[in-house]
Amino acid sequence: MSTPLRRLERDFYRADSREVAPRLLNKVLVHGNRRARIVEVEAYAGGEDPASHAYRGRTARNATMFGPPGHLYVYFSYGVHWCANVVCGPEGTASAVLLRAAEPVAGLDEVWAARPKARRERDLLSGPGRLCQGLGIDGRHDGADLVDPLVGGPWVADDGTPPPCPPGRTPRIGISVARDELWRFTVPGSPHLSRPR
DNA sequence: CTTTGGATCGTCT
DNA sequence: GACGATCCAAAGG
Repeated sequence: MSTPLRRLERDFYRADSREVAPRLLNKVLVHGNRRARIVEVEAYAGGEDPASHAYRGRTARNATMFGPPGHLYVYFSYGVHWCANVVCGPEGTASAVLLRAAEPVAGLDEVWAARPKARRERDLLSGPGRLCQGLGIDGRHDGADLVDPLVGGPWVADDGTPPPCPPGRTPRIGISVARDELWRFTVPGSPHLSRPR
């Protein structure tokens, strides 16, 4: 018998992104039949964070981050991939948590079909672009409300698995500034991380 | 196993 | 016109 999935409420997301990020570890991202346990995230701290898309103010692309917490900010990266963030903090702070890697736990057939280049299970969702591709998340989902989702739309659940204590902490990946901040959080030892350690 | 370079295009300078 | 919050294939140890 498994604990029923309980949808995260608005207040969960209203805190600082650096607090929300580790709490999202081991939560379950649901999209249709596909479910995946979040094992790696990064916090972005809005206007105070030079690595954040929101650092230079609001634009058409990052508008979702400036809205209320609990929505999904999805952007197109390197002309190739989609990446998904959860908007955090009080409305207007433009802070967010990037979803970087997850362990697929349901709907595996669909995930494999969406990730034809993956060879092993641990390659399915181990990276922000891979995660979106494998779960079928793209630009159509920018602005989606995770707290009051559309039927078949993405949302986040607690299945009773607590976050790791303590979580792994490292610098964020792929950025050229603020490299000294330890704002990447991981489930230590998970084989589904985008990178070990 | 690690390293390297190409792909590809929306966004902002 | 330059540059990414990346991924992947190819080549080398």
